[in-house]
Amino acid sequence: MNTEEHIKATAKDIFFFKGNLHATTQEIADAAAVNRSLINYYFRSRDHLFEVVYNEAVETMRNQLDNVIYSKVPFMDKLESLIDVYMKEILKYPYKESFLITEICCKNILLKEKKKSQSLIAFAEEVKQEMEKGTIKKTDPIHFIINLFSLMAYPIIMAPLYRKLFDLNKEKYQELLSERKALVFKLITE
Amino acid sequence: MNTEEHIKATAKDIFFFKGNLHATTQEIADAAAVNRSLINYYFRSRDHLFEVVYNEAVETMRNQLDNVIYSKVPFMDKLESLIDVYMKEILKYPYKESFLITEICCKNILLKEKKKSQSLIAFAEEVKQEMEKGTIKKTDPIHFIINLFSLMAYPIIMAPLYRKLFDLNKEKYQELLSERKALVFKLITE
DNA sequence: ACATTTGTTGACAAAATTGTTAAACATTAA
DNA sequence: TTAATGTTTAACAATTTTGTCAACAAATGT
Repeated sequence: MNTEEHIKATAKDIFFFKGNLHATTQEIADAAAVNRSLINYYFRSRDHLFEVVYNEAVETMRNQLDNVIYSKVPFMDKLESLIDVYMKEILKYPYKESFLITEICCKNILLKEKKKSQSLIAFAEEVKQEMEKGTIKKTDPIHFIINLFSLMAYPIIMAPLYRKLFDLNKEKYQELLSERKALVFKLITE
Repeated sequence: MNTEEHIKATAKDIFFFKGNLHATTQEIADAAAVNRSLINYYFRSRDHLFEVVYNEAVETMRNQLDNVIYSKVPFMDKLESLIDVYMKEILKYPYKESFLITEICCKNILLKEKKKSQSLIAFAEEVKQEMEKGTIKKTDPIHFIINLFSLMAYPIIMAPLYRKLFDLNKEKYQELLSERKALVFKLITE
């Protein structure tokens, strides 16, 4: 087993799943069951580890979206697939987007200067064409996409808050979330 | 001017507006232009300051929602008012919910054990009645509310990310957001 | 005016966190 | 086997961050 990858995977688990967005190197090392010095050996510094994890997260996200968006299937199938892939990922790593946001903001420098997503813009164009065809209701395609991602991500990201607000246990809330793939699809298309 | 309140207000600005969710006491003191010891004088410890800020944020949120939800106005007016109040607040403090979520998770202990929101549950009941009246489309009232908050909050919380993805400058994105009050109302009611 | 309480400050100590280094250990290739 | 290279470890040093304290200043009450 590759130590470098193992440390990275553990860091992702702590950041993206457990939600400890500012874990110390010791916490990461302990969780990975390795000596803390290995983090410096493989990643030079704590900051650099964060940067690597950040960049890989963005890359993974983009790849997943690209795969769906550039697939040659009818629009409605693509939409369904997008919802499936994206919600699966955000369920696996509910804190990923929060991590990205806080990293973007605090360490305002991000090296691999992430430019606009070609695929998302292509998708917006495809949405626009569907609207003109009349398959889905006419609005601003960018709003359509923002609505879509809002409905998918927010309930998962904010799960701990809404579970408290509505006094729902983990199972009940999980059940609620599982209903949402179909619900989001329906709401967004009609 | 009250030093204690001033420190709290500055901390909120750093956490909720600037997005520095793990600011040090020195950073907070500098931003407030006070001696760092004053933070210990008024709040005992860094942890306790975080706790106070957390509890006040939850309290404020609940009060604002209560005010709207328990107001005696027709449902549609109430909904419009809710959108207005909530989006104004989240625009003022875009990182507030992220702060709450990370605090809920990391320091798994939260003292003022926040119980279920009576007002939100009352609102769900009201939504249900409107659905039976036929004013709005029938779904699970809880999903209705989750959808509503998703559409309001997520685009603001994730603004830095989506600005990059769609290559929009601050002004363009601000314009997009300003369109959303009406858009959310429309999408949710029809 | 004086005493008492309240607020503020800088200096210090303690704790936590990070980064470095040299030595030990393992693996591979000559 | 030996040399060379790559990996792991513990100990150490440096830095950052927090909390405490005694002294000082300002405000308040008697």
